[in-house]
Amino acid sequence: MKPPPLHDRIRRDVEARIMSGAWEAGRRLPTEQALMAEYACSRMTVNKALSALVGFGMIERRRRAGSFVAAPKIHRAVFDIPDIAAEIEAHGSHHGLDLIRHIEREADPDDRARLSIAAGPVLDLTCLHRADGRAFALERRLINLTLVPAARMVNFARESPGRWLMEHVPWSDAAHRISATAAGKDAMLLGVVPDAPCLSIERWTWRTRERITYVRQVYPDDHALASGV
Amino acid sequence: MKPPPLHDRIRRDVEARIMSGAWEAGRRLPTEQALMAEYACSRMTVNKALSALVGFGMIERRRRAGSFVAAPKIHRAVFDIPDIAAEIEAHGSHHGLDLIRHIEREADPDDRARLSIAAGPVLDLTCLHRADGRAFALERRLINLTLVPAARMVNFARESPGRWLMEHVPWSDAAHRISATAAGKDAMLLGVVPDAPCLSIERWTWRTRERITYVRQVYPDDHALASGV
DNA sequence: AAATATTTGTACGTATGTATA
DNA sequence: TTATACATACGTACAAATATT
Repeated sequence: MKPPPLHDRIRRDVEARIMSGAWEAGRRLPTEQALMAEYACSRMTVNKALSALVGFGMIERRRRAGSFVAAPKIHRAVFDIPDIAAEIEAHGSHHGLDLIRHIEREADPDDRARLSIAAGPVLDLTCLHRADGRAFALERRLINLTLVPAARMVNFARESPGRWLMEHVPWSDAAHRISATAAGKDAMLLGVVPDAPCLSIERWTWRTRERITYVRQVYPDDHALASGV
Repeated sequence: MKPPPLHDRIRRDVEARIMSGAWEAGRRLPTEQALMAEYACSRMTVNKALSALVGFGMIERRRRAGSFVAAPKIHRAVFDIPDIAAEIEAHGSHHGLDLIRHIEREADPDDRARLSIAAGPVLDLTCLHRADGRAFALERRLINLTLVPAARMVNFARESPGRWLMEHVPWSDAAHRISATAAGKDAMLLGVVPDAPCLSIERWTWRTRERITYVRQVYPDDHALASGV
């Protein structure tokens, strides 16, 4: 029905030729001038298409030298890591929350390392997320109360800490670490044997330079992170 | 020394105001006209800055309505998943490879499911990657020989399958799945107890519509995937 | 319900700067 | 040194979508 924008068509044409292997890594692309001629359009239009491909990491461009197909050296995967409450609800299940620990204290050495702070009050939470009553994930979280004093007033027995933070505290960047671990002493809470393999997701969240929160979530059973199709 | 491009400065100014929380989610941005005036530049320059932010998912734009700060709904993490040989070498260790199984056969039902094919020859490889002699990861891989007949000629006792494929077979897309698993019957090869928790990374790789290879890599010990800072 | 005004989307053409083969 | 090819930016125009009147 609607013809796609020209810059989109150019981008996808080039993309297709790279994907198919017709233009292999390192190969030089036609110049902007050549593509202008091929598509009978202006240079800005070609430039927009190729700039987008730079953004995707599919090509590299060097002045005077030209544009080149980038080497797809490494596999790169983008994983969406949703708030646990949202994840459970998206699955059509009922989200339950057991608040197991809720302590406010001055940061101890451990806290200071996790939040990269010299001192200050922190909130130390442990809670168990349930999906339709079944243990789904155990969450241990530290919140930097200097940056998020409002967290003192929240009833985390009713509101998921991750969700509350997501909705009330702007953040600029996050780092993640994914590993496998045995359930260990959390086995009882998670309803598995201590040797059961669990997926562990750790996350550090920043606002500009300062660390807002650290969280470690432990998933029993076959919980998996998936990306792509 | 070199002043940054104007569109870059505009983009980063807007970015900073969103990151800092000064402009919260849903807030309307100044119009392009307003930014033109603020920075005394043309609309194309402003447009380039804002278009980049759309690409990053930081703002949304609607004709007539304006530009809005996007809600940071979910955490999204980008993980680089390198070829194991490269990973080991990047760590300064020596990469060793034990080829444990190397079978060519007509696809059995299992193979057909994993590669989404109706029939055809496949190569079934199992190999153990070593870092300085120590077991690092166990890799089981299926290669679609219809698409990659050249794989028949490769000596995978010497060349890492992942590296060879990366360098010789163009691919367009990949899906990943990350989970935790017990070492189980691979424990002996990996040098751990059967109950040891391991990280499992599965990957399906396509060229356009057709599936080139499926691989499952099992990492013992504390191997982790990290993203961000 | 229809016309209007606003705002972004796309594309044109041009010009000058800059890195480099 | 010079020509090349990309980088940035200007100004203009019309199209498309959609709030507002």
